[in-house]
Amino acid sequence: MGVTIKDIAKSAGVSYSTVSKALRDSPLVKEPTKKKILEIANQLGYRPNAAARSLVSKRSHTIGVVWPTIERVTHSALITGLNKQLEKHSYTTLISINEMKSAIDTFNRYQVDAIVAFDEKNSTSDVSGSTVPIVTYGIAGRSSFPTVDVQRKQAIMKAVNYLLSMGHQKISYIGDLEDDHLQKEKVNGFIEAIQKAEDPSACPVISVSDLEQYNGYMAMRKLLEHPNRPTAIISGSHDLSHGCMQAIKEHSLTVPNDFSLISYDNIPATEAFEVPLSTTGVPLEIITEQLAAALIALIQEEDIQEAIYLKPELNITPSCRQLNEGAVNEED
Amino acid sequence: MGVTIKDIAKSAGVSYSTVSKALRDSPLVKEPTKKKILEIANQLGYRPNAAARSLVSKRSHTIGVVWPTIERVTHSALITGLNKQLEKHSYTTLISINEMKSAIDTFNRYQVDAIVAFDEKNSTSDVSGSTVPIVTYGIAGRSSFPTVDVQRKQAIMKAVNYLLSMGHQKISYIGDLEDDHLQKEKVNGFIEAIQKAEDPSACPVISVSDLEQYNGYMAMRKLLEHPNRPTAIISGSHDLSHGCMQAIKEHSLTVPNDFSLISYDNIPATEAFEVPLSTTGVPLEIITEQLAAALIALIQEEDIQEAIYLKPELNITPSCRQLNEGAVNEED
DNA sequence: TTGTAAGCGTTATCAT
DNA sequence: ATGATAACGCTTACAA
Repeated sequence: MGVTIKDIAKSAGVSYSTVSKALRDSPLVKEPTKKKILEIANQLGYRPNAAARSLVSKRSHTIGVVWPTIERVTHSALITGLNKQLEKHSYTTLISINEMKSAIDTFNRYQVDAIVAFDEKNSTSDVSGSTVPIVTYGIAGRSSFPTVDVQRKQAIMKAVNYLLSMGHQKISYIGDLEDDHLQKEKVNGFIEAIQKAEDPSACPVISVSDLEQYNGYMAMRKLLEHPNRPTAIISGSHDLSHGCMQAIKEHSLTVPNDFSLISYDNIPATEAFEVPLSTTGVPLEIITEQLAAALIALIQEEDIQEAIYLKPELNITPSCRQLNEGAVNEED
Repeated sequence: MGVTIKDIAKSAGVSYSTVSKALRDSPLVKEPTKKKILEIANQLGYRPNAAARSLVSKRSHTIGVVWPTIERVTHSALITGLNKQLEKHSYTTLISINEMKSAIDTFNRYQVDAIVAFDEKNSTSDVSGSTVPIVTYGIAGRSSFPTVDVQRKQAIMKAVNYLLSMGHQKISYIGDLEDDHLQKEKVNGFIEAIQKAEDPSACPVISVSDLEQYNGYMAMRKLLEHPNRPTAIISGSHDLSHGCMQAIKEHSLTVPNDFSLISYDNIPATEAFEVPLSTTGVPLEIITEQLAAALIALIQEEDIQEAIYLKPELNITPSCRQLNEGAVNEED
């Protein structure tokens, strides 16, 4: 088996408690001794035993992430970002793709310091008796755990209001998805805000069967054939937007001349498009930062709020433009 | 903190070693005692402390998976499948999305029993001194660890040979991807096997920028515009195939009447298409089964082979048809 | 059938 | 500045 501090102690001719201190860089050990011990440890390929360490210190310095089974770019980006954030705070991230209940059970046995659960389809509802603190990422009020809520509804409303203020009256939302309360929240935001348009009925919500690029492509094609084309589009996810832009390009139309486009999902990848994409939503980095902060607060047994609402930001790029009244029809 | 076996012992009026035995379902404990202890444990919400357990038993009953950063349906399916397999053997799966080196380090500290690493871009090359045994999933001979190799090259060759035997002479391969040795392996298989065609130059390899559905869609559209359309397509991934079929359908053409189609990636999802997809490759379940078997063999310190080659299977469905010579041009 | 005790690798509290 | 030792929660001989 592995090298232990006792092996190092023997090799260095000191007691193993000295080794322990040296490895933790304690000021109670003289510099030369410390250096020598570190050298030997390195040379022997010592790796601290996490089990022993967390057994005595009651801390594993590890966060467990319960990953939803559904794969999406945003999820990946989110976990990657969270991973980085936690690394900054010198926490290790471990992921489980098991069903919520058993994943949480595993993390409890492993004594991770805290757990993040993506709230998907009410999956958090039947979780009971976790000794380890849990934070959910979803919609506040749906679970009994503190929740980081990115206010999807307001994010979309902001986008609608902005487009209205720019003179757009025919706005369409792409991204309704059955049985997905996260997506419904966005749709609700659209419907609520669009009531201020002159003719809300001219502002259709397009359903999709998934949130991938291809679905956005198909949805946009549908809109392109629409007798009364919108002048602006709001799309429910990064990938959908990607597909939209492809469809638009294919018809030799352009953003923003023919369509203004705002995408939900405020992730860095949107900057990479030909026309940088306007986005709405909480910037990815803020989400991961806040999630990390919430986790660390929980670990330090600080009382944290039941709901941590993050403020969506509208990030306008040249993918949107002012609409001069009447100009649209002339262009067509 | 959590409930320990001592708490249970106290509550049950027995010694804690009896509790330990009872919880492990040892025959050394009388039935009624056992039952009582189990009840109390349950009621108290006892969860074994994995740290303590693995500290003494030298076994964590956990497998670490180093997940590549790139997201693909097949990867998800693979990990999900592996997770299930390992569950069957009562192993827990933990995933890390950290860079290979540090992920392996983490898993070493956690004393997982074994590690699976997806060989991506030579990432396994600079891994040194893992006490924990490692299995890679990739191409044999590229890493210093035992490797499960699904023989991507032969898989594609099989598909080519089959299509040739069915009378197809104009076959196209969709899925070349820059800087991806796993994909290159497939392309090489295609090129090697297609030499047996009457005119290999009529059998183009289509490059894609990613392996997603949308890329398959675009690639297929390119082929549809081709002056000398192929009669059969081999596609490098499940998602690509999905996109192909959409493009074909959109042109009011059908599989297999206008195109025979074989997809790489032998995963169950392919059965869900309108026309069930012919596939080539090692069935997902066999891959995960063999990966699990290799891991468990390694854990039991059995010597395992450096390379475990899995045999690709051709799974023919109505998405392929016999081509009667000359018939194609008449149909056009 | 049950209880006692040693020990896993580490940290932390004392002594020295 | 360094060393001895108890403790963390659990498994496992061994003793009773």
